[in-house]
Amino acid sequence: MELRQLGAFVTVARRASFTRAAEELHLTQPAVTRQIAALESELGVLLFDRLGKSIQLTGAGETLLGYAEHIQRLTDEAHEALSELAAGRAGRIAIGAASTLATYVLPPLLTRFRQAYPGIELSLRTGLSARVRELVLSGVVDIGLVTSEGEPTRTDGALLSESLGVYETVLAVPPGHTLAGRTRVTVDELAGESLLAMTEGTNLRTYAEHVLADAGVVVSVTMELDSVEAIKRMVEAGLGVSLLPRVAVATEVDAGRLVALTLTGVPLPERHIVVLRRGDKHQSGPLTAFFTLLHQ
Amino acid sequence: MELRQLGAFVTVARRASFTRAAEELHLTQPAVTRQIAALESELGVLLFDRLGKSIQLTGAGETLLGYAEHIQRLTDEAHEALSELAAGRAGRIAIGAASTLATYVLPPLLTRFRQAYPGIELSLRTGLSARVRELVLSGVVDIGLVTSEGEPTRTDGALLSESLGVYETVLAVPPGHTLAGRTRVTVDELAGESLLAMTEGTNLRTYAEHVLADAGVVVSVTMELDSVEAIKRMVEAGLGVSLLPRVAVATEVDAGRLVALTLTGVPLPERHIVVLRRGDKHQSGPLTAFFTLLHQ
DNA sequence: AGACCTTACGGTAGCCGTAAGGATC
DNA sequence: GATCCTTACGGCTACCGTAAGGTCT
Repeated sequence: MELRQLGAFVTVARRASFTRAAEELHLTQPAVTRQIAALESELGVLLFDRLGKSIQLTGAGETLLGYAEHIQRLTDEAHEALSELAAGRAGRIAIGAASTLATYVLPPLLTRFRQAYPGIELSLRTGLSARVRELVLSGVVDIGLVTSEGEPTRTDGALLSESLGVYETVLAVPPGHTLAGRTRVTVDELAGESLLAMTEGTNLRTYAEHVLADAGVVVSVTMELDSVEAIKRMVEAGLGVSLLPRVAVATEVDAGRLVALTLTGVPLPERHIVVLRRGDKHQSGPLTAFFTLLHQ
Repeated sequence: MELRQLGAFVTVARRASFTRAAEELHLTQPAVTRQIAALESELGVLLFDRLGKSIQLTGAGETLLGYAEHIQRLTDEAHEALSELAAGRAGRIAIGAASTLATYVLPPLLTRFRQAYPGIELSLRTGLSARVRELVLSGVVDIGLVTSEGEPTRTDGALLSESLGVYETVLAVPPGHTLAGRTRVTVDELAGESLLAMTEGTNLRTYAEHVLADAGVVVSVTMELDSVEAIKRMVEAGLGVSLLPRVAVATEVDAGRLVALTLTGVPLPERHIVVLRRGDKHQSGPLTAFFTLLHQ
C-alpha cells in the first residue's frame, strides 16, 4: 500500500470511473487499473464492482475510502506544516540569554521579530553566560546571547561565536554627584568612589574588576547585589556609583534620574554582545530569520 | 512522499540511527539514507541533524514524526479492517425477504449466523416478492429471499436465482374440524370449505388461486386478510380454513391449536424458497459465509 | 582506528504508455 | 458500434546492494 495507490483509489471512487480518474491524475487509464488491481491484490478484497457500464464501491471499498481520505488529509497537512516551517512562517525558537541582555537588549528585538513572524513560538531561558553556553552546547536552546571580552572569533568545537557589536559599559552616578556634569571619565578618577557591584561570577563583575585592576585603581566595593535593577535604585538613592551596561541605564538617563559617563582611559577592554550557536545543528527557517534580525 | 519513505523515517527517528533502522527494515544502510534524503529534498527541510557520532531530530523532523506516526497507525488499521472483511469476520449484510420468510424462516437462520459471525452487521428489509426482487437488482440489498412456483433456473439478466428447497403449503384447520383427524387431503375436498386468504398481490394468494383453479374447485373466499398471524387466529376461532406455509403453523400444530394437512392431488405445483443475488456484484466475505449457511 | 553517514556505480524490479482484447449496453 | 475496463508488451525510471569516500570521536 502506497500513497500513490491510495490517491488513485480515492480519485476513482470520487469520479466513479477509471477513465475520468486517469484524466485527473494525468495518467493513462490502464495505469489506474493497475494501481487499483495492486491494492486489491495486496488487501485481498475487491474494491469496486465492475458493472460493465459503471463501477460501484464494494463494502470493502467504502471501508478503505474512509481510511484513505483520512490519510490523504494528514499528508496534506504534513506538507503544509513543513512548508510553513521551511518558509520560516511557523516553528519555535528557544533562546538562551545572559540576564542583562534578556532584560535590556532582547525585548525590542523580540517585539520586532514577533511582528514580522507572528507564527513562531519563542521560548527564553536566562542565566549566567557560562550556563547559557552549556544550554547551547547541549541543544536545549537554539541560540545563545552572552557578553564576552574581546571579539570572539574562536570556534570552540561545535560552538560558533559571532559578535553583534560592542556592549558599552558606562559609569552610572546620581544627578547630584560631583562627576554628574561630565560626559567622560577615566578609570583613574574612580579611585575613592564607593562602588556598587554585581555578585561574583557574573560577567559584569568580572569585567569591572578587570578594568580596575588594569588601571591599578583600588576601589572599595561597598555593596554587592545580584540585580542590576537594585543597583540602579541604590545609585539613584546616592549610595554609590556603578559600572553598568549603557543600555541598562538608558531609561533612567533619559528621565534624569541617573547620569551615564563614558569610560575612557587606556587600555580599556571592550565587551561584545556575542551570539552562540552549534555549527553542526540545522538552522531552521525561523532561526535564519531571527539571525537576520540580530545582524541588522 | 510515500508510505515506504515515512516508514523508514519513523524507524530512523525511533532508533536514532540510520544503521539500526536499516537492520530493522531489512535494507542496507545507504538505502535508508536515500529514503530520508528524498523526503528532505521533497519537503525542503532537514529532518535530522547529523552530529557525527549520533543524529537528532530537527524541529521539522519532530513535526513530521507526529504526522507520520498518525498515518502509519491509520494504514495499519485499514489493513486490519480489510483483512477482517476479507475473512468474513466483519462487515454488513443487507437482506431483503418476503414477509412470511422473514417471519418464519429467517429467525433461526439469523440466530445461528449471529452466533458464528458476531462481528457482522445485519439489516433486513421485508416486502412482497416483487419488491424484494427490485431491491436486489438496484443493489439496496445484497441478497433476497422470496418464494416462487417451480424450480427457478433462469438467470434474468444480472439476477441469479437458486432454490433452497421446497416451501410446502398445507391446509390449516381447527382441531374440531371434520378434516382434523386426517393427515392428508386432496384439493378436491376443499370444495365447500370457507377459505381465509391473504390479500391479492401476495405470492401466497396467487398460489392458492392457482392450485384451486387447476383442480377446478370453486371455493368461496370468506375473508381476506393481510396478515398470516391474523389468519391463524381466525382459523383457530373456527372461522374457516386456510392454505398456509407449513413453517408458519408449526408452533400452533405442536401446541394442538391447529391441524396441518398435507395437500395431495395432481398436478400440485411446488413452491420453492428462492435466494436472489446479482451475479455481477462482488460477493464479500460475510456474504459468502451467509450463503454457506443458507445451503446447509 | 572505528563507527557512522554519504556518494558513486551497476543491476534489477516496478511502473508507465501504447496497443490489443473482452465485455456490456 | 461505442464505451469502458483488462491484459500484453516494450521502454524507462527509480530503487536496491556493493563498494568507496568523508567526517567525527
